Amino acid sequence: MKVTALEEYGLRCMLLFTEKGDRGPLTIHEISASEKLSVPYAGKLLMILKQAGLVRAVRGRKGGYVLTKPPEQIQLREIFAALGEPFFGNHHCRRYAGDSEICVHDDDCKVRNMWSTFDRFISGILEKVSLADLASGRFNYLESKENLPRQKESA
Amino acid sequence: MKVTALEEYGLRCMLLFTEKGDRGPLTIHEISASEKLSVPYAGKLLMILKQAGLVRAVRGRKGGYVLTKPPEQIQLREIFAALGEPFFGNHHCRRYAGDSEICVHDDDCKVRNMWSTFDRFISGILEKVSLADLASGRFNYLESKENLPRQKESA
DNA sequence: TGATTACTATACATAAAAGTATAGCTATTT
DNA sequence: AAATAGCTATACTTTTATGTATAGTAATCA
Repeated sequence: MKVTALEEYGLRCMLLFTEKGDRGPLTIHEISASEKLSVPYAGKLLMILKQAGLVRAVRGRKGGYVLTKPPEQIQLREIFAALGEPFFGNHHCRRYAGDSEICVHDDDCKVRNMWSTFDRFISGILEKVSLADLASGRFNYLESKENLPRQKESA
Repeated sequence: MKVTALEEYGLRCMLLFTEKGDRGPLTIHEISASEKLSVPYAGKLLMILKQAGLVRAVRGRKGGYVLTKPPEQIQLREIFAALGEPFFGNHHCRRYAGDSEICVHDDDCKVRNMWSTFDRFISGILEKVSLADLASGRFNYLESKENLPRQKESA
């Protein structure tokens, strides 16, 4: 299980906009400096976010990037969708089918059940949390002990 | 967020042993055929599992691989540890520090809080579920609706 | 004791992700 | 209208993950 670089850095860039407030567009140079990313790489990230419709580019001398909607209306889900495949996507079983076309576990896959459980948990959160929530530290789900997973003990 | 091939196929190989029962060791050829993996690749996977102490190799004509302990005593956690880095490991913040040595968000990172939440959920399950549990389909956590994430609605 | 079956170890090849480079386009400002 | 600041698009390089190849070692069995 791995977090991709696009997800990590892309999400951070989105968070930058919430800190900026309404003081005009953020330039790639500012983003690059704030996040300690190279200028070309920051450019690549913003390009991806732009193509997903999450940010809008303002060209010309006073240009930069701005969010296309207020952070309260941007779900983390949208951001992750722009930045890569979901944890347990539709193509999972085809991708990990080994040398055959159809995975041998197609009918009853124990492993798939597990991934699916993880994915439901994560997707459930990503759908309910907005960029504004994340920025303001309101992401406190599971901090309290009673929300930790309750699994039947193994025999 | 991605599942690695090692994790996916390695876990499946481990599951094979629970189906086999006590009918002697599983050969690489059998594993390769069952999982539709190439023989060399199955060999590589079993080598990794062996070096982690999860399986033992029996050489010679009636050889193959066997589990080193009964599936009830093998936590999924151990298997994943053998197969790769955890979702949100100790090196996360150093790896995604961009061009600087220490991540600029070192003191207060909203994104880290999120990964950490996901990781606690997943780790919590992997620690409590055994290979036998997974094999027998007892992995039913979160199937019922009341266990789905309850996140405060965003303002 | 030699043939066979199976694991072992290392090196190699391929594919995908990550990150860089650069030549070009657009709007503002003077 | 020229200069400047900034975005755009594509191609390239590097690194990491994935998967393959092969020459060898060990144990069984006739």
